[in-house]
Amino acid sequence: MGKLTDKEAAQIAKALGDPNRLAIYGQIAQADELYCGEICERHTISPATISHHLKVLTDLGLVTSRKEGLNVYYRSQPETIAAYRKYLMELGGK
Amino acid sequence: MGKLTDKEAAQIAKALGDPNRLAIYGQIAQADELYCGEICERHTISPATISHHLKVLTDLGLVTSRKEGLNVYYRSQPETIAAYRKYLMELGGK
DNA sequence: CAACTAATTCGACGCGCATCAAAATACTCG
DNA sequence: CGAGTATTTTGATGCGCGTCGAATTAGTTG
Repeated sequence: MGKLTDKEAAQIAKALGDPNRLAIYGQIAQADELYCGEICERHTISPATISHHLKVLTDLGLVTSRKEGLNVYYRSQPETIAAYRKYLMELGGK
Repeated sequence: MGKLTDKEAAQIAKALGDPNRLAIYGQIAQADELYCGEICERHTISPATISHHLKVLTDLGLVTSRKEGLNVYYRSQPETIAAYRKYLMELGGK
Protein backbone atom coordinates (compact mmCIF):
# COMPACT_ATOMS: atom_id res chain seq x y z
CA MET A 1 0.00 0.00 0.00
CA GLY A 2 1.63 3.17 -1.25
CA LYS A 3 1.05 6.86 -0.81
CA LEU A 4 -2.32 8.29 -0.06
CA THR A 5 -3.98 10.63 -2.50
CA ASP A 6 -5.23 13.96 -1.25
CA LYS A 7 -8.74 12.63 -1.45
CA GLU A 8 -7.96 9.54 0.59
CA ALA A 9 -6.17 11.59 3.21
CA ALA A 10 -9.16 13.90 3.51
CA GLN A 11 -11.49 10.93 3.86
CA ILE A 12 -9.39 9.43 6.62
CA ALA A 13 -9.20 12.78 8.36
CA LYS A 14 -12.93 13.16 8.17
CA ALA A 15 -13.41 9.67 9.56
CA LEU A 16 -11.21 10.49 12.52
CA GLY A 17 -12.94 13.83 12.92
CA ASP A 18 -15.94 12.39 14.69
CA PRO A 19 -15.18 11.99 18.42
CA ASN A 20 -17.04 8.71 18.79
CA ARG A 21 -15.44 7.21 15.70
CA LEU A 22 -12.03 8.37 16.84
CA ALA A 23 -12.60 6.72 20.22
CA ILE A 24 -13.75 3.50 18.59
CA TYR A 25 -10.71 3.41 16.38
CA GLY A 26 -8.42 4.12 19.32
CA GLN A 27 -9.90 1.29 21.34
CA ILE A 28 -9.50 -1.15 18.49
CA ALA A 29 -5.95 0.00 17.87
CA GLN A 30 -4.92 -0.45 21.49
CA ALA A 31 -6.57 -3.79 21.97
CA ASP A 32 -5.30 -6.42 19.58
CA GLU A 33 -8.85 -7.32 18.74
CA LEU A 34 -12.35 -6.32 19.77
CA TYR A 35 -15.75 -7.55 18.73
CA CYS A 36 -18.72 -5.35 18.19
CA GLY A 37 -20.39 -6.14 21.47
CA GLU A 38 -17.33 -5.14 23.46
CA ILE A 39 -17.22 -1.83 21.66
CA CYS A 40 -20.90 -1.26 22.29
CA GLU A 41 -20.38 -1.78 26.01
CA ARG A 42 -17.90 1.08 26.09
CA HIS A 43 -20.21 3.61 24.50
CA THR A 44 -23.64 5.04 25.11
CA ILE A 45 -24.50 5.32 21.44
CA SER A 46 -26.66 2.65 19.81
CA PRO A 47 -25.31 -0.52 18.17
CA ALA A 48 -26.67 0.71 14.86
CA THR A 49 -24.54 3.82 15.03
CA ILE A 50 -21.48 1.89 16.13
CA SER A 51 -21.95 -0.53 13.27
CA HIS A 52 -22.15 2.40 10.90
CA HIS A 53 -18.90 3.86 12.27
CA LEU A 54 -17.21 0.48 11.94
CA LYS A 55 -18.27 0.30 8.33
CA VAL A 56 -16.75 3.71 7.64
CA LEU A 57 -13.47 2.67 9.26
CA THR A 58 -13.49 -0.61 7.37
CA ASP A 59 -14.21 0.96 3.98
CA LEU A 60 -11.24 3.28 4.45
CA GLY A 61 -8.94 0.41 5.38
CA LEU A 62 -8.39 1.68 8.90
CA VAL A 63 -9.67 -1.58 10.40
CA THR A 64 -10.37 -5.09 9.21
CA SER A 65 -13.05 -7.49 10.36
CA ARG A 66 -13.40 -11.20 10.71
CA LYS A 67 -16.51 -13.07 11.62
CA GLU A 68 -16.47 -15.84 14.18
CA GLY A 69 -19.81 -17.28 15.10
CA LEU A 70 -22.19 -14.51 15.99
CA ASN A 71 -19.46 -12.06 16.76
CA VAL A 72 -17.56 -9.86 14.36
CA TYR A 73 -14.04 -9.08 15.45
CA TYR A 74 -12.32 -5.89 14.47
CA ARG A 75 -8.62 -5.24 14.29
CA SER A 76 -6.74 -2.10 13.34
CA GLN A 77 -4.67 -1.92 10.17
CA PRO A 78 -1.59 0.02 11.24
CA GLU A 79 -0.29 0.51 7.71
CA THR A 80 -3.19 2.76 6.84
CA ILE A 81 -2.76 5.14 9.73
CA ALA A 82 0.98 5.03 9.13
CA ALA A 83 0.39 6.10 5.54
CA TYR A 84 -1.81 8.89 6.81
CA ARG A 85 0.85 10.07 9.24
CA LYS A 86 3.36 10.00 6.41
CA TYR A 87 1.03 12.07 4.28
CA LEU A 88 0.81 14.66 7.04
CA MET A 89 4.56 14.68 7.46
CA GLU A 90 5.14 15.37 3.79
CA LEU A 91 2.34 17.89 3.78
CA GLY A 92 3.75 20.19 6.36
CA GLY A 93 7.48 19.92 6.14
CA LYS A 94 8.41 19.81 9.82
CA MET B 1 2.35 23.22 23.59
CA GLY B 2 1.91 19.76 25.00
CA LYS B 3 -0.23 16.78 24.18
CA LEU B 4 -3.51 17.09 22.40
CA THR B 5 -6.71 16.04 24.07
CA ASP B 6 -9.00 13.63 22.28
CA LYS B 7 -11.31 16.51 21.58
CA GLU B 8 -8.60 18.66 20.07
CA ALA B 9 -7.35 15.81 17.92
CA ALA B 10 -10.86 15.23 16.61
CA GLN B 11 -11.26 18.93 15.84
CA ILE B 12 -8.00 19.00 13.91
CA ALA B 13 -8.96 15.84 12.06
CA LYS B 14 -12.30 17.33 11.14
CA ALA B 15 -10.61 20.51 9.94
CA LEU B 16 -8.32 18.50 7.69
CA GLY B 17 -11.25 16.39 6.56
CA ASP B 18 -12.54 18.96 4.12
CA PRO B 19 -10.67 18.66 0.80
CA ASN B 20 -10.52 22.40 0.16
CA ARG B 21 -9.35 23.17 3.68
CA LEU B 22 -6.75 20.42 3.48
CA ALA B 23 -5.48 21.87 0.20
CA ILE B 24 -5.34 25.36 1.66
CA TYR B 25 -3.40 24.13 4.65
CA GLY B 26 -1.00 22.19 2.45
CA GLN B 27 -0.29 25.21 0.29
CA ILE B 28 0.41 27.36 3.31
CA ALA B 29 2.61 24.70 4.82
CA GLN B 30 4.72 24.30 1.71
CA ALA B 31 5.11 27.99 1.01
CA ASP B 32 6.75 29.84 3.84
CA GLU B 33 4.01 32.40 3.69
CA LEU B 34 0.92 33.14 1.62
CA TYR B 35 -1.59 35.93 1.74
CA CYS B 36 -5.29 35.48 1.26
CA GLY B 37 -5.33 36.73 -2.31
CA GLU B 38 -2.73 34.22 -3.39
CA ILE B 39 -4.74 31.42 -1.87
CA CYS B 40 -7.89 32.66 -3.58
CA GLU B 41 -6.14 32.56 -6.96
CA ARG B 42 -5.47 28.89 -6.52
CA HIS B 43 -9.05 27.93 -5.84
CA THR B 44 -12.41 28.27 -7.49
CA ILE B 45 -14.30 28.75 -4.26
CA SER B 46 -15.24 32.23 -3.13
CA PRO B 47 -13.05 34.47 -0.96
CA ALA B 48 -15.71 34.35 1.73
CA THR B 49 -15.43 30.59 1.97
CA ILE B 50 -11.65 30.70 1.93
CA SER B 51 -11.66 33.25 4.70
CA HIS B 52 -13.92 30.97 6.69
CA HIS B 53 -11.56 28.04 6.21
CA LEU B 54 -8.61 30.18 7.25
CA LYS B 55 -10.43 31.13 10.42
CA VAL B 56 -11.02 27.49 11.26
CA LEU B 57 -7.35 26.67 10.72
CA THR B 58 -6.32 29.68 12.77
CA ASP B 59 -8.63 28.94 15.67
CA LEU B 60 -7.17 25.44 15.91
CA GLY B 61 -3.61 26.75 15.88
CA LEU B 62 -2.76 25.11 12.58
CA VAL B 63 -1.81 28.45 11.03
CA THR B 64 -1.04 31.95 12.21
CA SER B 65 -1.79 35.24 10.51
CA ARG B 66 -0.17 38.61 10.34
CA LYS B 67 -1.59 41.68 8.68
CA GLU B 68 0.52 43.87 6.46
CA GLY B 69 -1.29 46.66 4.70
CA LEU B 70 -4.35 45.31 2.98
CA ASN B 71 -3.05 41.79 2.87
CA VAL B 72 -3.23 39.17 5.57
CA TYR B 73 -0.37 36.69 5.48
CA TYR B 74 -0.77 33.16 6.68
CA ARG B 75 1.93 30.83 7.88
CA SER B 76 1.69 27.26 9.10
CA GLN B 77 2.41 26.36 12.69
CA PRO B 78 4.34 23.08 12.43
CA GLU B 79 4.16 22.31 16.15
CA THR B 80 0.42 21.81 15.97
CA ILE B 81 0.45 19.31 13.14
CA ALA B 82 3.42 17.65 14.80
CA ALA B 83 1.39 17.28 17.97
CA TYR B 84 -1.41 15.82 15.92
CA ARG B 85 0.92 13.31 14.26
CA LYS B 86 2.22 12.38 17.67
CA TYR B 87 -1.31 11.84 18.91
CA LEU B 88 -1.96 9.49 16.01
CA MET B 89 1.24 7.62 16.68
CA GLU B 90 0.35 7.01 20.30
CA LEU B 91 -3.19 6.16 19.31
CA GLY B 92 -2.39 3.29 17.05
CA GLY B 93 0.76 1.75 18.39
CA LYS B 94 2.74 0.75 15.31
C1' DC C 1 -37.71 -25.82 12.15
C1' DA C 2 -38.26 -22.46 16.05
C1' DA C 3 -36.35 -19.41 19.42
C1' DC C 4 -32.71 -16.61 20.56
C1' DT C 5 -28.66 -13.44 20.02
C1' DA C 6 -25.27 -10.50 17.46
C1' DA C 7 -24.67 -7.46 13.93
C1' DT C 8 -26.11 -4.92 9.97
C1' DT C 9 -29.30 -2.40 7.04
C1' DC C 10 -33.17 0.70 6.32
C1' DG C 11 -35.82 4.90 6.80
C1' DA C 12 -36.22 9.02 8.87
C1' DC C 13 -34.92 13.11 11.51
C1' DG C 14 -32.28 17.15 12.95
C1' DC C 15 -28.30 19.59 13.15
C1' DG C 16 -23.90 21.15 11.43
C1' DC C 17 -21.23 22.68 7.90
C1' DA C 18 -19.48 24.24 3.27
C1' DT C 19 -20.86 27.52 0.29
C1' DC C 20 -22.13 31.97 -1.75
C1' DA C 21 -23.79 36.87 -2.39
C1' DA C 22 -24.01 40.96 -0.20
C1' DA C 23 -22.81 44.02 3.40
C1' DA C 24 -19.36 45.53 6.42
C1' DT C 25 -14.69 46.39 7.99
C1' DA C 26 -9.88 47.68 7.30
C1' DC C 27 -6.43 49.84 4.90
C1' DT C 28 -4.10 52.66 1.10
C1' DC C 29 -3.72 56.46 -1.79
C1' DG C 30 -5.05 60.79 -4.08
C1' DC D 1 -12.33 62.91 3.01
C1' DG D 2 -13.55 59.86 -0.93
C1' DA D 3 -12.55 56.09 -4.09
C1' DG D 4 -10.74 51.74 -4.53
C1' DT D 5 -9.02 47.15 -2.96
C1' DA D 6 -8.42 43.18 0.36
C1' DT D 7 -10.46 40.57 3.81
C1' DT D 8 -13.91 39.39 6.95
C1' DT D 9 -18.59 39.05 8.64
C1' DT D 10 -23.44 38.27 8.03
C1' DG D 11 -27.47 35.90 6.47
C1' DA D 12 -29.31 32.35 4.02
C1' DT D 13 -29.40 27.86 1.62
C1' DG D 14 -28.79 23.03 0.66
C1' DC D 15 -26.62 18.95 1.48
C1' DG D 16 -24.11 15.58 4.41
C1' DC D 17 -23.75 13.13 8.35
C1' DG D 18 -24.42 11.24 13.11
C1' DT D 19 -28.04 9.30 15.35
C1' DC D 20 -31.84 6.22 16.54
C1' DG D 21 -35.68 2.66 16.32
C1' DA D 22 -37.31 -0.86 13.69
C1' DA D 23 -36.71 -4.34 10.42
C1' DT D 24 -33.52 -7.59 8.47
C1' DT D 25 -29.82 -10.81 8.05
C1' DA D 26 -26.63 -14.23 9.86
C1' DG D 27 -25.42 -17.68 13.07
C1' DT D 28 -26.14 -20.76 17.11
C1' DT D 29 -28.59 -24.03 19.76
C1' DG D 30 -32.53 -26.91 21.13
